[in-house]
Amino acid sequence: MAKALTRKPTSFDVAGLAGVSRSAVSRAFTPGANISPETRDKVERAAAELGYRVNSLARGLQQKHSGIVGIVCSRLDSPLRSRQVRLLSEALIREGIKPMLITVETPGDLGSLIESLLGYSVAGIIVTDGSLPRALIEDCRKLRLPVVMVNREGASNWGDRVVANNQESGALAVDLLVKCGARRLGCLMPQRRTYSVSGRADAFIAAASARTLPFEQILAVDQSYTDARSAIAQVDRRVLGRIDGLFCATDLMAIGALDGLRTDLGLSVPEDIQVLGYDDIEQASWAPYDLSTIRQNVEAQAEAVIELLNDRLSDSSLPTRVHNQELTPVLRGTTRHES
Amino acid sequence: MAKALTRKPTSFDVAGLAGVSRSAVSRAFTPGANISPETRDKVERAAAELGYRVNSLARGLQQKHSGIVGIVCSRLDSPLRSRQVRLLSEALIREGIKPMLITVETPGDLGSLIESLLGYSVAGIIVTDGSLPRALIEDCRKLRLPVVMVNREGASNWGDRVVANNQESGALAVDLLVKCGARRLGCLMPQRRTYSVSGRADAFIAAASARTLPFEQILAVDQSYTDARSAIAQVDRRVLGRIDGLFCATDLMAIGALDGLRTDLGLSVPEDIQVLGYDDIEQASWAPYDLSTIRQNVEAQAEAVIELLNDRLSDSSLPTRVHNQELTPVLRGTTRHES
DNA sequence: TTGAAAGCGCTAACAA
DNA sequence: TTGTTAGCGCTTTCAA
Repeated sequence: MAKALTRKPTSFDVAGLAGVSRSAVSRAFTPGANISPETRDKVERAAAELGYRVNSLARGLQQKHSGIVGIVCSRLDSPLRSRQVRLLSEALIREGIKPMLITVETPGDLGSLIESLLGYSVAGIIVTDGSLPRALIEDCRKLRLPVVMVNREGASNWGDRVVANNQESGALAVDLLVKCGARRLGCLMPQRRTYSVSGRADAFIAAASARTLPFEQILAVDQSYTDARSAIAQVDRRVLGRIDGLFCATDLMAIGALDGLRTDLGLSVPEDIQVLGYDDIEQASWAPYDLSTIRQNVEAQAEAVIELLNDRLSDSSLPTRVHNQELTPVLRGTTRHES
Repeated sequence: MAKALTRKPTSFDVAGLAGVSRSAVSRAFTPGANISPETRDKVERAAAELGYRVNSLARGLQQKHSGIVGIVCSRLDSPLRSRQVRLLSEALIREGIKPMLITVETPGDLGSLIESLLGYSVAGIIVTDGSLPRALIEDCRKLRLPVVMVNREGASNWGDRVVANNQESGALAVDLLVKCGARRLGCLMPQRRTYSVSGRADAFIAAASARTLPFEQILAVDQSYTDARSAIAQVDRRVLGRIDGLFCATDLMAIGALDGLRTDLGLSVPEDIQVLGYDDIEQASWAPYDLSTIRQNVEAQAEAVIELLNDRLSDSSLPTRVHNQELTPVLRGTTRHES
């Protein structure tokens, strides 16, 4: 039967009811602490009766960190990012860590946000976005705060990272398109640069040049569906005519491009032009798109992030580590692969 | 020039450097506190020099709450939900509140997750999902913890809510389809029930019955694209033949249904059958879909949530309030509206 | 407006 | 294995 208590029960109350010290209560709620089964049992019974739960704020005040990890991201409503954050969040929660979500669109106010994260003694920060200013990352370094970055470069090469190799990605895209018979390549990429998205697009162009294949670059304002679609709709038809294989820096852009090509320009894919995306978001497999793409394994990515984070949490002196993601081609209907 | 300090600076350090008491430091960082501009200035200078920032854990230990609000949600990677969470998160951050993200798929472990939220003395909880067990909500009530629910019912009618009226939604859907010339209605809905999604589908059926219009119900396993698409692909053709206006309980399902109808069954929309969705997610306006739908204004929704939360934070004795969202029909190409 | 002093609820080092 | 003691960093009466 629950005791009627006005205020929230504390370890003191539990200790009293269980007839032990507050330390005993603390130990009962600390995994792997030195405590006898009997004592733990008494404490647990008393705690249950009072409806006691450890105050994480007070606990965090005592320990290295509060058990909170910050997730910094932008464009949470995009298919890829929302999936990444979902998986990261679930993985963290499974580890007993609570994710604090920091969504930012303009890097401007990011500084104060990171600051406030630090005020909560976060155990670390996960950055799933290319746009966190390097200076801030440098700050985290000074504070010895674990940072794991997804698909971005580190500041001064510091910071654990999970990345897809941009060079490889770009080269693979060229390979695939060429294998499917494309000879005159094009690359649709956002004007606003981002480590991974711009990086693989650049690498694509470099790889095309290296093979002395002709290529065209098409710039969209940014990486939304609309940005991509209108970039394609507005591009000079002669430029487009010179392309028979278009690599789009993200699936979302590829989907926008497909709608631009087919609906706005009346072209046929893959007959007139082949299209290759990157990421393999859910929408890539929707019937009207059936998009050929290069898969980014988001599940494995989340696992890798957690592993890097955990390792660093238990040994902060570890050297910086970089986990390379594997790339998987997924050829569907927007390319002409031999079947 | 920053002092070299091994440990993180505390209010004590700042007080020392500024030549004031720790209380003064505290006041300098408390909006609206009684402190002279000169003192505040001294403190701020000293704080800046030391790189001091308030420890939110210690502060939260003292005050009513920690400035954290929990966001409980499932299916974060779905278009609607990710947009909702993005807007909520941004709005909270703007208010100086930090969102703690709790993603759950199975209600099972939700209990302990809410528990752990409480351990952080959260200021409140925002629930954007129908599946939080009522019992847990009831717990929050006992703890006098502010809860704002989005599109779900309260436990024992308690708890602030932002909802779209299900009856209205269902009736509006019938109205729209009928106005567009449909006479034999169908409703695609998930088997797994959810307050808002099942609610408006039920209301649709009720409204159709009330008008003595013939209707068919098509059940999908759940509310994903794939669930919807395969439900449509597998439905008895005679059943489908009896439908000329199909209401899908969410846009995502409508999109799955469209792909099922067109690609898998070879039917024409809107010629053979008209389709109406609900939510107006971004994908609804993508070229191949051009989906007619009923818009849920997610921006307004987020604002309403924040307002309810803020109000309750400043006056916990407020009676339960329910904010009704407005519904906006968005007729596009999957219905035959007179133009 | 300011400072002194008393906690907030917990864990960790130590001694028993 | 257990209890005692001393903080963690802050806010908040209270008195000046």
